[in-house]
Amino acid sequence: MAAIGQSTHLGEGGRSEGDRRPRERTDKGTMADSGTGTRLRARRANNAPPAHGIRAPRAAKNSEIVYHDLRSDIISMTLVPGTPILEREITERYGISRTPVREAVLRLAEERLVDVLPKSGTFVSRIPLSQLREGIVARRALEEVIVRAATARATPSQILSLRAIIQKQQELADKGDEPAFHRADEEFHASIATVAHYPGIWEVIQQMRVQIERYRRLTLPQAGRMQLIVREHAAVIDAMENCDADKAVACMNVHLDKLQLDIAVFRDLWPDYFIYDPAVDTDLIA
Amino acid sequence: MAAIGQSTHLGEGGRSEGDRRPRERTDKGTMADSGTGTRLRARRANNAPPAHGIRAPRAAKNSEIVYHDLRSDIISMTLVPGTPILEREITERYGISRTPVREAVLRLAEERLVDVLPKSGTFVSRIPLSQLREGIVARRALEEVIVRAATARATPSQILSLRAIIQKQQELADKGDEPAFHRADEEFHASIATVAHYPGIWEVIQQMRVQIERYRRLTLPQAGRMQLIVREHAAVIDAMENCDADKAVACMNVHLDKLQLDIAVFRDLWPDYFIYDPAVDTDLIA
DNA sequence: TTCAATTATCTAGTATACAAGATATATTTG
DNA sequence: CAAATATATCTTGTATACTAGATAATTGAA
Repeated sequence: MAAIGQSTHLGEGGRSEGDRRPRERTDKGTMADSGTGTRLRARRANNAPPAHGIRAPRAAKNSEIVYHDLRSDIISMTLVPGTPILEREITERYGISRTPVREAVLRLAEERLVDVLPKSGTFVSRIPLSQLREGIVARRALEEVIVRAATARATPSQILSLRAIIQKQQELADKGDEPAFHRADEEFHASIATVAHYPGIWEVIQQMRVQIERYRRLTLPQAGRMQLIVREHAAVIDAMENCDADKAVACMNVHLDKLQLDIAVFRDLWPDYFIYDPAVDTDLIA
Repeated sequence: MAAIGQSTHLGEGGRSEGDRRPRERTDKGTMADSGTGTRLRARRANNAPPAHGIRAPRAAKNSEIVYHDLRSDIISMTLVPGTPILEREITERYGISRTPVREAVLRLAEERLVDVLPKSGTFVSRIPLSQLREGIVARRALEEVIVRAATARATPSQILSLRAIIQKQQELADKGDEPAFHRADEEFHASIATVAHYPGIWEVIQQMRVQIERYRRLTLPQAGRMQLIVREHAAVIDAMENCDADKAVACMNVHLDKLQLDIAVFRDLWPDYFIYDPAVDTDLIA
């Protein structure tokens, strides 16, 4: 709360402008770990390697924490559409300044989880129906690619690992632990993507799944749904084990089609939670 | 350059904490433009409507400008991988403060176009080979969905509009105007997505295309390539006009397969421009 | 000369102050 | 009382100052 003590220790002395040679990255070889050069000392020891695809594993930044917390609350519909996001309140709750909070909010805006009205306010976004519809379709297409590749590549040990996840889901379903069940569900699909060597495609799916997940949270827990999912997962793996890609894809589609059920119903139940984008039904193309 | 004059006009007076009722959004109806209520005056007149799917059309923010400029330079390979992004320099170039610059850089980091090394520096990212590979595969799958839907929905006028784009491409190819040609290429694919009522899926494709485009910029302009593309586009539309979805998809795949040609060649030519993510070839799934 | 430790100087991350605009409340006017 | 205007107070957007950490340059010792 209290202002942190600050003291000026940096004068206004002008620095020479362009004196810093842009240091080229010195680890040339892109392949494997061709650690040839001991020419350089322990440079970039604890530093994050510039390897792509891995989110910086550095110490959690405050903005990261706020982002994940807010995101989780929005996706779980704890913060329903229309809820104002008050930067000041978050600032006080976490005891941090506006900068990291703002950073988190901007990331959420990028994901369309919040709407920022310029000098007015920030609100949890309504679920865009168009994005729901398109997300479901796109996911089907991408999961098909993933399942097909996974069927071709899966080793027996990987099949077993996948079965282990299904078994865990069975146990969680018996316990009735829905949150954990859905985390395992994500793990299942992500693992298939890993087997397929398409982790990036799964990332894309997850990104689209955000809005779908918000919608799913509106649906009541249906009796036997978790058991059904377990059986559907098992069917996918059975087909994969038999190297029957077509059947695996078909099973996966059966599995995914369960989502599409009754959007209209829920849209009418909570009209304020959804938004209809008329642009989608505009037929002009030029 | 010069500091902007500032004066304190806001005292430190304490405000009552929770006195602001979170004003619910007042435009209830989600469907069409059910403009029933004249109850409210000219509220939200020039303000950005909370309609989803449309980027805020408000006055260009500085961060937006910097973001687009940097993004354009990175995608066009004007800024090659490894180039340092100096916030201070950009700050001076645009005559703005660090905040909007930082905002832009963070958005680029989200897109994996730059790598931010925490207390060290920010650099244009190398092209992730895995993302290239996955992007091409994913795009094929999603374009298939789009083409199939577009074939089912396309009206004669839309077919004509698409042919108009192809014709424009022909003219640009004759003139040899590659940049404009590629813009028209984008327009062509985007238009098909619009016809298919899947604009969001095209957005996803574009997002993945970012890295692919950087790679494409490395390839030399091959003689006759533009003419070939024109013919391939025409083939897609011909099939669409005949309501032959399978053929349209096949034609589109032929078209897209041209990209995959010779990644290995260019990777060896400019090894420093690419990065190989070993995680993709890791087979553990749990 | 070579290698290690020190110092200097850069960077991103954060905190805070101010500016510009939008909504809500209070006030005035018919 | 109703409607239009004026004022107050909130909001996001921006500017600037400072902190902590990492790289690069310098210095010193073997």
